[in-house]
Amino acid sequence: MTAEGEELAGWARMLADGTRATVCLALLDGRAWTASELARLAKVSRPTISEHLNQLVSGGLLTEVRQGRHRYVKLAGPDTAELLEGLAALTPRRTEVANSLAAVSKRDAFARARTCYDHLAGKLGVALADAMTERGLIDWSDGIALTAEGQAWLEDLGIELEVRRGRPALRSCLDVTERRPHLAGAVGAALCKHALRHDWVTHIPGGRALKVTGSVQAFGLPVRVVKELQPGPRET
Amino acid sequence: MTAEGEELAGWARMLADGTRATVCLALLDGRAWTASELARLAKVSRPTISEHLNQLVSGGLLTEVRQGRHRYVKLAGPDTAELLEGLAALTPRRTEVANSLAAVSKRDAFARARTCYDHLAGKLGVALADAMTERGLIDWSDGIALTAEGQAWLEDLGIELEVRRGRPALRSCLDVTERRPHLAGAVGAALCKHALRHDWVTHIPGGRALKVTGSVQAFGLPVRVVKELQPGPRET
DNA sequence: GGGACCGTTCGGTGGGGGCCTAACTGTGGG
DNA sequence: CCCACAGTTAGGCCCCCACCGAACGGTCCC
Repeated sequence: MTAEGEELAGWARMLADGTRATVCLALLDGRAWTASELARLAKVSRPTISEHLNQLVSGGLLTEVRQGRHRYVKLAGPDTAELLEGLAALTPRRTEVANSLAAVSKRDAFARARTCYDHLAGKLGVALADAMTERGLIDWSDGIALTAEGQAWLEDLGIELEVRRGRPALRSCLDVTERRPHLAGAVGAALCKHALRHDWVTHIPGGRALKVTGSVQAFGLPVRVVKELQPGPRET
Repeated sequence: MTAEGEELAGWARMLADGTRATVCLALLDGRAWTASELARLAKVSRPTISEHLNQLVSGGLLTEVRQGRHRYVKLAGPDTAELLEGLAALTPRRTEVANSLAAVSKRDAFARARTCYDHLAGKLGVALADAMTERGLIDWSDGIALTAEGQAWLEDLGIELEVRRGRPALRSCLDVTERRPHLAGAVGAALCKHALRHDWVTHIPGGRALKVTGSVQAFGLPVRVVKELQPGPRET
């Protein structure tokens, strides 16, 4: 066999296992998944999925983000996703992959809004990051940073940053339920503290979940989003 | 693992072996290769390549044409070729695959023109099929057939078909050196007989190779092609 | 700090698959 | 008709690798 052949075979080998292929197809939704979720989906043990993820990551098909005790993996880039789509297109039927975790906790208060350490998470946290990005308060071009407008906006809200040694002012944090980044760091903490102090959000006893009031719109969120964040009349 | 994952893995598994990958890359040139050639290229035994080709053909990635004691395989279609290109593009360097057989016999009389059973083959045979196709004498839309113009052309040349029971009038035959179809069947045989009778081509003793004269242009071949078919002054 | 949970490492097991040699079938050329 | 050659079948070898259970760090929540 030739060297090129061996190289091509190396790529193919990553997808040549049913478990790894299942993982990649699940990741086609563009979100980041944890190792345990993938193990459950693929119906294998955690040690097994761990090895598979090692292969896929070191092979360059997947990238990972380690966060606390979690290991999030997602497709390395749009090109690999495209390639995967092309291969998947060869299979006749293609059913939508079941996103078990999201489906289960979708209407849960936990998924709507909660604290993540000292900052806001859930749909609320992600929506806040989105809104600030849209309004030019955050610059993602090189890592993540506040723009001059962003700093002015914080001052307008009366928010002061707690400067602590070694802690970055603004950090992005992958949201557990939304799988998209929300805001952490000193800014994230200050925003959360601010919202709690003014009762824009309140802790729901027995967990990290938050109850959201209409006042959070003061963060500049779209009206539609704020409505979705508030529980219906029957819910707590 | 899921059913879709298993399906995707099935496709990937075909390419997950260095030998099979090498075969597929070689076949990217669009030509048909024999099993032995591929075995030589991939540096494995003939039994081994036979099994690999079974897998690739039954998997739908390759199609085969059995012809006498030869087994020609080529990529199933342009879509699979495209997919393969996409995968191959992931590998950094891609060297041109060495087409050993063609390189060796390229300037050989055998490759230029010869008989194949009772019809013309080699560059001559393929060029003849091409020329007839270009002039609307052959219709490839459903199998292969002579058009009305084609039948008239044969009559003009003074060619009569030997009608034999069970033999199709016109058949395409995969050329050994060119890997593209030339003409067989009653028409192919008649054309060959005609060319030999009028000394447009003559047998080179000791083989099936033919010497080509300028008269073959009467078949309607392009001038450039006829020139290439004739050996240089030093050659036999 | 205690308990729960996520993930990893280690050792062992079983199955699958790629490869070969030897022997056989079938085709084609002279 | 006989030899040469393309390809296949059969049998066996061996390595790779997917998988699991058990045990072990790390992290987070209360």
